[in-house]
Amino acid sequence: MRPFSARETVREILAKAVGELVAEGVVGAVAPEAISVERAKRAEHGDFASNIALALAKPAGKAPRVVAEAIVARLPRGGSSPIVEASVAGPGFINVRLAPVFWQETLAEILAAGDDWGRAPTRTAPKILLEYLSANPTGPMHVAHGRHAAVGDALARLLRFAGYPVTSEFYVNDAGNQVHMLAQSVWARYMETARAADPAVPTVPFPENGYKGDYVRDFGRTLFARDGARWVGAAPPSDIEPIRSFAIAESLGIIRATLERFDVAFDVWQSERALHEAGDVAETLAALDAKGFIDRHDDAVWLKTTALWGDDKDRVVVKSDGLPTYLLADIAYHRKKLARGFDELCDIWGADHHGHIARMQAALKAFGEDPARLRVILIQIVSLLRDGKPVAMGKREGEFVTLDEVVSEVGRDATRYFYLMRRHDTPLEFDLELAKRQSLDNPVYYVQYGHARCAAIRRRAVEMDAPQRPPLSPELAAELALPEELAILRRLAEFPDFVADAAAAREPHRLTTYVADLAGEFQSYYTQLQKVHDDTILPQERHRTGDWQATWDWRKTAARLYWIDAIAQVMRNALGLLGVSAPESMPRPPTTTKEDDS
RNA sequence: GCGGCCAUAGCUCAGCUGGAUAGAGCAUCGGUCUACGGAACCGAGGGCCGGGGGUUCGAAUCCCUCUGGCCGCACCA
Repeated sequence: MRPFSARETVREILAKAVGELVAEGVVGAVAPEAISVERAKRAEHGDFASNIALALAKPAGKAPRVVAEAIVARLPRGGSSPIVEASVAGPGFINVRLAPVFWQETLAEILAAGDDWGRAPTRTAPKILLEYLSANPTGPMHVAHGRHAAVGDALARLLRFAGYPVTSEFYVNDAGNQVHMLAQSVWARYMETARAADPAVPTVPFPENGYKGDYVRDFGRTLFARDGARWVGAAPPSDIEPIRSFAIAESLGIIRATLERFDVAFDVWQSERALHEAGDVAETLAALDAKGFIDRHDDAVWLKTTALWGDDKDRVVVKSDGLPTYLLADIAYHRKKLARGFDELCDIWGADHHGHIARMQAALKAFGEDPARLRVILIQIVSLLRDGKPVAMGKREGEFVTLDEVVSEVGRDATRYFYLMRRHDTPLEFDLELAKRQSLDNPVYYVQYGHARCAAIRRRAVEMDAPQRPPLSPELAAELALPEELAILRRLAEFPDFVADAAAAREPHRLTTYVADLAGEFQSYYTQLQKVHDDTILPQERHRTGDWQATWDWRKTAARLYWIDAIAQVMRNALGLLGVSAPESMPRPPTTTKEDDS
């Protein structure tokens, strides 16, 4: 069976050649997957390059070029081998060029695979629990949450596509101070509404650090509309529980609606309160205590973090009021996740939580677990730009821009694409003007336009009532002989490698780079075909004279139409992993003429 | 003070886990042009990859150190 990517094909052939040398005792053994194969950066180097000779030479006490020559001598060329050319370059690189036929054959594979082109075979391990977003249920999501949602969801899609078993999970922080404060804020707003209806209702002060957003007023009004004056007599905090539950449910409702609109779905919603109620938190405390990591003084319970991982001071896990801290709950949560049978806990956190990583990993160590099983992806801040200037966001006063507002303004596709354009650990500047611009300097528009253009060409081909397309055969695919056509075929063939690499690195943003490069390469080809090669995919007006239908090269057109189908397919697959749609056509902006400028 | 992240073209950023001559988009300047969707394309200029040291055949990438920026170091989450 043919390996699922070009790179793997080359790796396999190299491994065989190296294996022969190993058997002859020329070099030491090496695992096939340890043989590095990279796509060549320069066309004159061929398609792929390997530094395996450089790696093997030193331990064997041989000159790298000599080892490289020996490997190259064992690489089959021509005939049934996909390799047409192999050479030694520089200090000992092995450059390999594959036959055009090899790339042409991938065309049929891509079209046959369709939506599955790039999908890796399913694996059983590692089982990954991807926990992300986990926004406090205290109000609407803002722009920073949006980046978490976009990255997390794209990563989930990417990992699944790359064959990993993944469960996505939203951890609901429905216990602790934040939701308590929300409940008090809602109650205060509720009292305002109640007083408006009945002046006899007493005035209550709004909590000092309460949630001041307008949505809290809405919650208060909704509560009053539902329950009337029932909670007027309630004096927080003794009887606040029903109000807290109400506020959490309302917040989660808002969050779920936003996520649905943003096309983000979670497999599991895990409640923190449920962990407390099930006794997981208490049990974790007892387990830590049994291992001697717990200290009690000053009315509080302490985790001996100084002893555990050289922290500068011990940390409180149960406050003097008897309530557990988030640290203890989080330890219990992660312990529980491992107990649920996951091999890797992949968490996406805000960069301001980085200090927490070492603590959580050490906590895993306390239970005898490998700390590396917790893999944390830190997301840097997002700043919105309008007219080139940052949009002020004072979270304290509740004046933040919500994710809903951004999506409403620039659309879901642009929002997701922009969030995914940058590596997650670098701060992101989100240019609202650029994101909603319907022109090709907008990266997401440019990429989508590339797909729409493919679709337009197909539509035109149908309208033109060309002869029926012959089935795709190797002979037909051989019509794709231009260097640009082969280069794009190569890029399409590499898509599975990009998917595998991006998934292994947990870096979905690489797909934006890939799809933007592909779109750019296609646009360039499209224009250059006519300018440089004086050729077109479909016959133009000027071609349609005389007996043009008999003389036009319909075979080449047919091959190129299959090829364009494949380009559109790969664009769809890549955009699908990003959660961005691939439109069949783009809205036409108003055309401006030169006369309008004066 | 301790710890983490970052520093690449004028601007915004890639750079595929150590490879060959560091790339793209904007912006600037110049060009193509009866045009399949020109809403396009091509080219040029622009870089001591923050500074210094080290590891090695080879470093933007790994280690040390300095500088500058962001962020953590609660009986908040």
